[in-house]
Amino acid sequence: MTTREINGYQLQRVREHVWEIRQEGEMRVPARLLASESLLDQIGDDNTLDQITNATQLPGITTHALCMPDGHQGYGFPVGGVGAIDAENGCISPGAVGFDINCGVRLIRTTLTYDDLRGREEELVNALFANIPTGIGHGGVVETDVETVTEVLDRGLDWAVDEGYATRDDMLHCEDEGRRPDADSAFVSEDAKNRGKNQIGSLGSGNHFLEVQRVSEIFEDDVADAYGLQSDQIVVMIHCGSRGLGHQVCKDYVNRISEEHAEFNADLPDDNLAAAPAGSQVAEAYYGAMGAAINFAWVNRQLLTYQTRQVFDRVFGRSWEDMGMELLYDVAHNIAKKEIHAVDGEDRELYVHRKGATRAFPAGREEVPRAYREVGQPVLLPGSMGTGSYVLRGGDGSLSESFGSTAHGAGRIMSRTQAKREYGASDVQNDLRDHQQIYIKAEDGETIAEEAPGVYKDIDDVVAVSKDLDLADPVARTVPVCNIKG
DNA sequence: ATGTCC
Repeated sequence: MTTREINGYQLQRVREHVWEIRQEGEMRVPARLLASESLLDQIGDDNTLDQITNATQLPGITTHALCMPDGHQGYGFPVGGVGAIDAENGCISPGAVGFDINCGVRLIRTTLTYDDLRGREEELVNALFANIPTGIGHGGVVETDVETVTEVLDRGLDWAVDEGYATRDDMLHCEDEGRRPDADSAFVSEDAKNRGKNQIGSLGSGNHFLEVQRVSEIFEDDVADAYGLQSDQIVVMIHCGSRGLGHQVCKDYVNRISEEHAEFNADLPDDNLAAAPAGSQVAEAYYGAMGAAINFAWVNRQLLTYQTRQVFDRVFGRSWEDMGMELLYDVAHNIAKKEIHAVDGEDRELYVHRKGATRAFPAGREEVPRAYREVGQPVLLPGSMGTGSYVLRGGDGSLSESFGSTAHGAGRIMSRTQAKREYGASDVQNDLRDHQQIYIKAEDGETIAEEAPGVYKDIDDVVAVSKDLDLADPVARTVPVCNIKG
């Protein structure tokens, strides 16, 4: 059996692309990394392996804690981490969901081709940037009050439909139809609601972006047909989350859980993993508050979609309906959700925590929207500004390997601080424009340096592992044309 | 990720 030692951990090769840290000491289950040898080489000396090993100590965790091929260190629980925890006798951990609750990605189709857009990139990127709030503290598409935020939290995309920002068809093409049934705004603090009231319809900062892309390659014709994708087509990808509201919800509950369940958490090696025992009041409260923040993020991405449609209307002088700007799909990659999975041949209800991991359900699962149930759910993997992104479809391997999950993107290989030492904003921006005809506009130049293509792993490597294990299989590849960010 | 520190 092949073994590799990384940062003092022995990784045993279970088979191609599956590595295991054996259960020992306080670990309740083994830890698994789904990665190629070259992706393992890129883990470096950060805390990823400590964190995925720590996660195996969460009470009620089943089978193994997992790290996806794009995984890297986070707060407490790694980004790219998946933890499936018994929903009756286990626990739920806000740190294993992440601060940016329902950070996620959506893709909007158009019937435009690259030729329709070429030569007008500058005009389009400027119009998008002028109409879509980016960065921190610049307001949102709508400025509202706490009462409206409360409605958004409880109703998700139902609110957006009633207000004219979404169509019923948008809802049908969103994970959970854009509305979590267990959401309850009563469990969201006034602080969190206040932070959210002027952020509905705002992109935020960091790795969040809105990108106009060109479909550069199709891998599976029949699935691409079902998804309405073809070569040279223009599509729009939006990557953002629940802004300050989700952040505040996470913080509120990490604090409350640490206080109310100090004994339950006493043996956990990291305060950021603090977990609420299943069935406790605070577990139910967090689940309701998290669902509400999830709804907020869906409305957030929907308002950016609304605004994008308006911008395309004006720039191209045609209605968005005429340009076929329909939602292909919207995936959440920072969530926990009650799902039924087979464990040792027995169906069990689990809190599946996905932090920087995407649900990748195959054909047949009832959670997959009707339009895609024959082929599997769309999985959206954003890459870097220079290398492009992937649309995949959920595969059967996700159910046997990773509780219906795959990666969420390329994954960082260096810190933001290191990125700013290595790259200059205007060099990155000019190089992309002059050599790849990619037009970037950002609120803050530092963000461009922090998000330079070189700070990310190769998305092709991540997708290759996902495909090999049949977690999710590539359907189409896209390359950036215009990108706006915080 | 984040009113980039309550």
